[in-house]
Amino acid sequence: MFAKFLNLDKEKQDRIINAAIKEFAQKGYDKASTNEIVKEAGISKGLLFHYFQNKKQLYLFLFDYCYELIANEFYEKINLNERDFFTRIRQAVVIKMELLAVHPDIFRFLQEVFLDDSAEIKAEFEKKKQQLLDINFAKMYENIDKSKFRSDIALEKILKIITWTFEKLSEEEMAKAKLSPKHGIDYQRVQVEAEKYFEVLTKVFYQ
Amino acid sequence: MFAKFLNLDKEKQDRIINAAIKEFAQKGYDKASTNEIVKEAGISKGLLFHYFQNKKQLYLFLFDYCYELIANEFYEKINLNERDFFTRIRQAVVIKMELLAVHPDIFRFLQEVFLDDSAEIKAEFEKKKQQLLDINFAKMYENIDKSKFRSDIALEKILKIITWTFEKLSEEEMAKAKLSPKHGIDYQRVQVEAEKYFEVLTKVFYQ
Amino acid sequence: MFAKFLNLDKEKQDRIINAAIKEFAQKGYDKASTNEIVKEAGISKGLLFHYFQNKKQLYLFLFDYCYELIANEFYEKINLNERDFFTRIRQAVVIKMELLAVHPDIFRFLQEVFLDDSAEIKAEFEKKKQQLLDINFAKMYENIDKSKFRSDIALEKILKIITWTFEKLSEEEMAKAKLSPKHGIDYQRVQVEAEKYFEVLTKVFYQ
Amino acid sequence: MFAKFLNLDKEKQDRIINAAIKEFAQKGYDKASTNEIVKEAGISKGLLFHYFQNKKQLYLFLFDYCYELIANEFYEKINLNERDFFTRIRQAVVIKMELLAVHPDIFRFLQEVFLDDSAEIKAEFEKKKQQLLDINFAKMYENIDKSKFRSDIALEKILKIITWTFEKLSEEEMAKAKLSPKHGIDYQRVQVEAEKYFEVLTKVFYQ
DNA sequence: AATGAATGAGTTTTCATTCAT
DNA sequence: AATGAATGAAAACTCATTCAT
Repeated sequence: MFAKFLNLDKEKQDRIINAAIKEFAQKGYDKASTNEIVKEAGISKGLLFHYFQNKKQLYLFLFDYCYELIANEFYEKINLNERDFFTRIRQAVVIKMELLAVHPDIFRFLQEVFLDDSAEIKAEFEKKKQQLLDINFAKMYENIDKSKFRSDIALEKILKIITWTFEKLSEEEMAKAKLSPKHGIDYQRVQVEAEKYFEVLTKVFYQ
Repeated sequence: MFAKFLNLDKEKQDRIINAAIKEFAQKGYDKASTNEIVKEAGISKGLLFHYFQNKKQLYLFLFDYCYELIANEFYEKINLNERDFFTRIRQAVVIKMELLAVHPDIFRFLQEVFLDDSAEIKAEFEKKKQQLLDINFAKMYENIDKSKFRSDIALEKILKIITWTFEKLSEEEMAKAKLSPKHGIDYQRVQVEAEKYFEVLTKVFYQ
Repeated sequence: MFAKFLNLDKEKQDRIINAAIKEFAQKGYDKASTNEIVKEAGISKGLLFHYFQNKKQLYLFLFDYCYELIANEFYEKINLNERDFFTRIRQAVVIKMELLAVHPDIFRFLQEVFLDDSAEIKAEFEKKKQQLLDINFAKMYENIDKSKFRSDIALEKILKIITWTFEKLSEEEMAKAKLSPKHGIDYQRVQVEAEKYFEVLTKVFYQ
Repeated sequence: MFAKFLNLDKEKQDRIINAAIKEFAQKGYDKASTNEIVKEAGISKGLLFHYFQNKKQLYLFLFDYCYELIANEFYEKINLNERDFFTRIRQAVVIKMELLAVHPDIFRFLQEVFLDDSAEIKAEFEKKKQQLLDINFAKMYENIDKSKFRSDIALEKILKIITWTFEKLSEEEMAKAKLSPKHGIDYQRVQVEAEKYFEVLTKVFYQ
């Protein structure tokens, strides 16, 4: 599909990828301009469409590329041998913040993808997004020590509540950061806040 | 501000409002076309801009209109005298689903508003959105019977976890519904699922 | 033609005239907006077109109105019994500046008229403008004391050179004032400069 | 800046330039329609904006282009070694008329530029215009034989009066020509008329 | 006389995409 | 592979003018 593109020398590939990610992350799918992308990447108009047939394909490629990259780094760093669920999810929170710090554009892009509801893209993406969420969920739950949880509650519900809590917590923080975009996220405060929720959830769901 | 518009006969107002909501709900702010709106509403291009100076004002008007409408119906139906938090939040879930069934377009529009990240709108809306969320939150917590909760956990954390759980639950259901839009939401199943979470949360957070 | 309008009570007439003059003076014929005029005048859209069939007619009316007003004041103040040409033209310069100070909007409007070359207006106005220039010229020359001029040069050429000199002088000053619009015209400096040209021209054209 | 455009083949460049000059000359900046320009030039709407980012840039380009063209031809033809001021200015008058005859559209366009007062353009152009006037003035006066003039009058005033006289003379002729545009300018009559003013001015300002 | 809702052709500008070179 | 000129539909918005009330 994108074989032609992947045969390019790495430096040019990167120039194009970075330009495109930056544009999409900043403006969302609809408003992103292929004009700006080629200008920033320093290539010609025709070339972009030579490699990626159209805007949508480019976006799809970028999504896969970014997802792959982030997921790889994520699973490289996380210790799936750690069987205590809370310890594992605490790791996940920390790693996500590290990745956000190292790849801010890519992270913003993925975030946009998950928010963007542009009619053009919806059809192709909804399924893809949901699958990814499911896979991640499954991986995060994989091989955890179930014996630590209360046995009088369906484990699956407990895990969902815990996961949702931390997802909502970071969503809220990101929303706050958007409102005062100059300050960005206060990682330390988030960490402290997260710890408090860990305590609560451990208390009520561990036996 | 929109006095001129509100003096129109109701039927025409509705035609315009419905056409606009439909377009914005389907395509989001940026891609929504004022051309399509006037075509659907059966009015001239000039007229739309006679009433609403520009696209942004129209969007703002629609948001206020929809929010007002939904909020009114919501607070009309919900019994804020009910002091048991779970009973109250269970009511909320049910009412939201009823409203979604009765005003699907308006609901989708409001949802779009909360997702839409168009650069054009961001500035004006982020604050507005956050305030509304805060207000709603506050109202849902207002005057509840705090004595029922465990006293060894900060109440504020308990309430957040409960609220987040039901928010995520409905988000997930809506996402699923989007994937197979023909079937829509299976209200009964959601209701049953919600009940199970009520049980879990009552068990762990009530004393 | 404009009988209907002239039957209005004076106060309303003035509101409309002033609003229109202001708008045309500021933006020129093409860009001037009838919308702005009615808003500023506090009348309805329809009414403006009831009195003046269309924009062009309104402009024409205003031109006649302003020209009449300025010309009347001008010829009231100038002393046509003064037979010395230089004294008379010096008076004209002073009076013009006084009028500019008293009726800045009207003056700017007339100036615009003489500059404006909007295709819409051209046909109707060119003749009108030229006639006015001719009439004014004739009046300024009327009954002057010809005996003071050198008899070896055609008087008509002398008068033209003198008139042109002062016209160009004020054009230059106005152009300068436009470049630094905050300071406006420095009347005193212009007056001094004009005096110097009087001296030169007297020296070479009086015998 | 306009490199892309200047790389086009000359024939297409000319088609676009001529179409644009014609439109701007006829209607002035505000009313000129880019739609008409592309139609007349036989190119697509997008292309015009590919070469010139917007209407204002196009206008600016045309002004520079036209000014350059006319100025070059003018200074090619005028003999700046001629030190007699009157002979030199007589040359100028003749050359201007020749240019007007050869490039009527370009001349009309430049004239429009100097009259146009569109708010959009004012800021950028006023300075530009004034500078050009200053430069031209300076060149016309450069290296003239000052010894021929009367020494009892400030030379600068003499030169201004002479220049203004011929400027006004041609302005008047052009205004007359506009009123009966079919006949155009009667160059011979203007020439004869100009000669008479030369005589007068020589008589009074040469010693 | 007076209103102001309504019109719709018009404006400039953008954009993804194509194609000859 | 690479260029970039070229397209033309579509966008938001304006405006003088009309007309039913």
